Amino acid sequence: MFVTNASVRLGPMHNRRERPAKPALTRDGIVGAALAVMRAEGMDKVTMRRLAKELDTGPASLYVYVKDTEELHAAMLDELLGEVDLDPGDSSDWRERLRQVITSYQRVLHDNPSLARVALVTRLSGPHYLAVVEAVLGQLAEGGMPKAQAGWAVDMLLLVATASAVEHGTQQENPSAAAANHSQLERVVAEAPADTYPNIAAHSRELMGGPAGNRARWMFDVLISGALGTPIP
Amino acid sequence: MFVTNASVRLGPMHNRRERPAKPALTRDGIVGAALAVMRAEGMDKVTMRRLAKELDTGPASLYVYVKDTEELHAAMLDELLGEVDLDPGDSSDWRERLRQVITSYQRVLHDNPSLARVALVTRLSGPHYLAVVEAVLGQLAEGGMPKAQAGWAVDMLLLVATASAVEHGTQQENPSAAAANHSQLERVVAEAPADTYPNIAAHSRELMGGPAGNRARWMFDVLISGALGTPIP
DNA sequence: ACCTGAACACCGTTCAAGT
DNA sequence: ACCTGAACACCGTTCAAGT
Repeated sequence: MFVTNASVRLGPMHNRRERPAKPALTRDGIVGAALAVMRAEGMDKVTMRRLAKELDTGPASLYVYVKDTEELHAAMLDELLGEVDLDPGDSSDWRERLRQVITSYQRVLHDNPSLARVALVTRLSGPHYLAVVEAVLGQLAEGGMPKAQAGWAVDMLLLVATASAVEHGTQQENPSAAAANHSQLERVVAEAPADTYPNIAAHSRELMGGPAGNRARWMFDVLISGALGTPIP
Repeated sequence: MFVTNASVRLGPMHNRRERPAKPALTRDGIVGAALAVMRAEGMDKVTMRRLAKELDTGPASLYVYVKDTEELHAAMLDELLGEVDLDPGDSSDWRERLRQVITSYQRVLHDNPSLARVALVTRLSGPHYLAVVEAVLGQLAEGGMPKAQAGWAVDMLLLVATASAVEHGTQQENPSAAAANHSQLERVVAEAPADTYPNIAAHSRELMGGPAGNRARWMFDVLISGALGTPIP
């Protein structure tokens, strides 16, 4: 009765003293751990089992907070999109302001190519993605693009930006394989037998990319001026 | 010495009589089996192990003919692209002829959405893909598009066509999940709090797609007229 | 109600050892 | 030289049983 019991004084935490406190499992905690693993070791190490180990639990527990792997990937991507700089800057040209936003979006994906692939394949609806859409629509509206065009143009703009990020990103992610792939395509295009593929042969120089900045700028301009100039059927 | 030996008369095939003859393993045979499994049971059953079983061998044997799973997927897709109708038809308008080709490309991918995803993520260089590029370049050249623009435009055209195929295809592939996804995005967009996402709220009707045909046509026109009107920097 | 151990049903890829 | 059995090192997801 008068026994001084350390564990009573310390309360329910007494047996957490030795091990680093195991943080309570939350959806955000899981997504955070997933991003950490991705940055440290690449997307292919981001698995339910590995994450469970990281969070000191069993894989089944994660399913209380995320529906499946696809949903986890989408959540990771949305989290990352929080880094996009949506401040359009103070250029007096709305195209320039819009380009600023798109470029920031592109940079974030470019630095995380394996997540960029998620954006290509999954339909997103997280708050940060919506914020990007909101910002793009805002600039299009300021530029006076009719709503019907703007609604479809935002899709194309983000699609093209995402695809370029994937394309370039994959290269730096796995430089040797990409180099091999690239020179393979390069070889194929360069050696395209002029009798089978005359047009490819005639365009071989133009097909091989050119400065990435120029190309991105050109694509952006194509979409904007095309969308402005093409009425809805 | 005078023994009549059936197996000698039948030659090396004598012991193949009972089981259906196991065809020699070839790259084409593997790709063909992969497409058959995909059509019958979906892309996620197309695995090295399953294919090996199908071909009556061990998984290791497949690696003699394909480098890895990604290469197999690319080979399947290229095979499929052989179905694209590259005959541009006889319209007097080159845009119409080009649209014909793009539409056929789109239809083939649309019917095979899980392979369409491959086109979005992998750099292709198979003969049938090159034939598509060749046909598109041919029409752009007939339309008088300068080579520099055409080289970049073909990328955008195929990218946008591929992405739409993925988007629509995924819906019909897994109708219930897609319906859930769709109404989720629909709900998010429709309920987008007008104070947080005023532009999304203002564009909600326009963002929700509209008739697929109209949209595809509009996107095509945007790209063509945008590319024609935007000189290379 | 919330959480999880253990199991189910698989994977891709490599390589030593066979023919 | 060509082929492959067997192993290595993993997966996602479910569900009965615990607390």
